[in-house]
Amino acid sequence: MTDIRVRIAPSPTGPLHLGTARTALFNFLFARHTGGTFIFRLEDTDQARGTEAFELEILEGLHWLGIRWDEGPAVGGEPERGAYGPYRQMQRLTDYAEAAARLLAEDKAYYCYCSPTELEAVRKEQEAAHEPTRYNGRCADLSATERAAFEAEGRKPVVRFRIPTDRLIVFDDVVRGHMEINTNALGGDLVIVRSDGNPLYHFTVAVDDAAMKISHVIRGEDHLSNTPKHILLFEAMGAPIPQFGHLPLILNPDRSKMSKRKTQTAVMAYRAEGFIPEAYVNYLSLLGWSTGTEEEVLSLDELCERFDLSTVNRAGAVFDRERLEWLNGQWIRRLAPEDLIERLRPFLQVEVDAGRFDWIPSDAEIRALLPVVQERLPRLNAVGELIGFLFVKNLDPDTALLVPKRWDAATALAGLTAARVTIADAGRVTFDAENLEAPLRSLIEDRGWKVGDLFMAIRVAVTGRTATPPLFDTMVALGYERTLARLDRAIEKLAAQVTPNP
RNA sequence: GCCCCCAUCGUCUAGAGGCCUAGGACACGGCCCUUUCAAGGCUGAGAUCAGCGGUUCGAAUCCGCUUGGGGGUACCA
Repeated sequence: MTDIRVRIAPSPTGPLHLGTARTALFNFLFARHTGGTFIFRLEDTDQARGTEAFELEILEGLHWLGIRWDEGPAVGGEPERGAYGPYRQMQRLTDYAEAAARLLAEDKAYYCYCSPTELEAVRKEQEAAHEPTRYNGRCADLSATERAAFEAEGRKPVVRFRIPTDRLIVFDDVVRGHMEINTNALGGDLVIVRSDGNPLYHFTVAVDDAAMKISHVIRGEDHLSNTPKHILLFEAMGAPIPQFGHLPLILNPDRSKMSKRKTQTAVMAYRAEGFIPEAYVNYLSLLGWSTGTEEEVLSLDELCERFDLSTVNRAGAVFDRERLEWLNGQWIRRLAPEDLIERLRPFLQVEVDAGRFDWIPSDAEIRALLPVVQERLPRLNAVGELIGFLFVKNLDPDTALLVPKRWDAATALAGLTAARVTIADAGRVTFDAENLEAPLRSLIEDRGWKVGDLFMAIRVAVTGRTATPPLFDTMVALGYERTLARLDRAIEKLAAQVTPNP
């Protein structure tokens, strides 16, 4: 039995993409489930600027999700590990050159001098004739003199790999089942090395996957049609052909292929919004796969345990942010209190930095609030919105909101004035929720008010908002002095409105 | 143009010939709980299983066609 070896091979040319993360996850789950090896390979041949920053982001993003590799390059201070390195394409250039030279020597590939314009013309003709477009093989059997003539013209050749004519390539895709593709649909002999000497993608993957003894190539469906090319390449190199598993694509809400324009695709943007990795990984795993049971809230460990590549769906899946948010809430509620506090800290700092908090809450302050906060948090970054009113020095409640809908300003003023006395009185000894609620309720009963009305007036006076965590916990968190001060401020504002200055 | 893939509630999905007058979850409506907001519980609406033809005693499940969607087809990855 061959060892199971899978890989994720991102190109560090942009922020970590949601689709890359999903592919990485499925590979990782498959490796963990089967006891195989998960390999991280950097396809860094693109010399774009900022590459190093993106490498770090990819590493950080995958680690954030809990995805660790068994073999991979040195990146972000991590040393290279694994016996099949190097794991960066930039360091494998000689491998590609050697592989190309070997194919050339065995006449499995040849130099082609056709110019882009000539190629384009052929393509156009074929399209017009309703024929499959494919390289016409003009340079497939050049004589030495013909080659010399092209060279003399100054033409720089590409290397083309011979694709057989009219042969059926057959493979059993782990998720899609039996596949048969005729080589005539492959576009003719494949360019594997550019005229500038740089190897092309289809070639490098095959070389690398062979060298790294990848047993299962698990990737997006967009590579399905190109798989025969890879199989042919493996064959030509005398390498065993791995198993393939093509994952369904992730779609925009309008069912087109997911794009940055229509869906937020940067994994780190989700982290910045306060999605937690437990939820994110859980959600990603359910895009195109399910356990087959009704369980949906699953930890990474549980996912590793249950994952089965052969039950992955074949149809594309629309990315549904609402469902992600729901899962996020589920996972936030499952967090241990101290853990939640820890994770909330950076988001509290964001509020301070943005000037929305006047000071950073202490752990003790947050801990006291946690029971009422935890079940109200859809995302970590909602914390400011939820309890921000506690961490501002001056609150200026909207007078209109201070007056509950069934009341007028005078009643609200009377209500708050009476409540102020009751609260001051009740809180003198111990300022806790128990002590506050009973006297306020009997006050309400005496005056014949509605519970909701007075409580709402107090709520707005003390928090400035109509939707808050439970009132009494909120007041306790605010503290005796500050609660009274805010009530006084509200009373003052209402009084000014009820008896305007002459 | 050519090739390939896919098709169950708005969305993610269960379903591998009778258990399906199609189950769950998100979102949505109602009720309960309740000081607001959540969370939670209950409940409702929502799918002629894309359409049409077969095969079969019997089809969401098998086959064919059509339609629709997606992907590929580069000296991109």
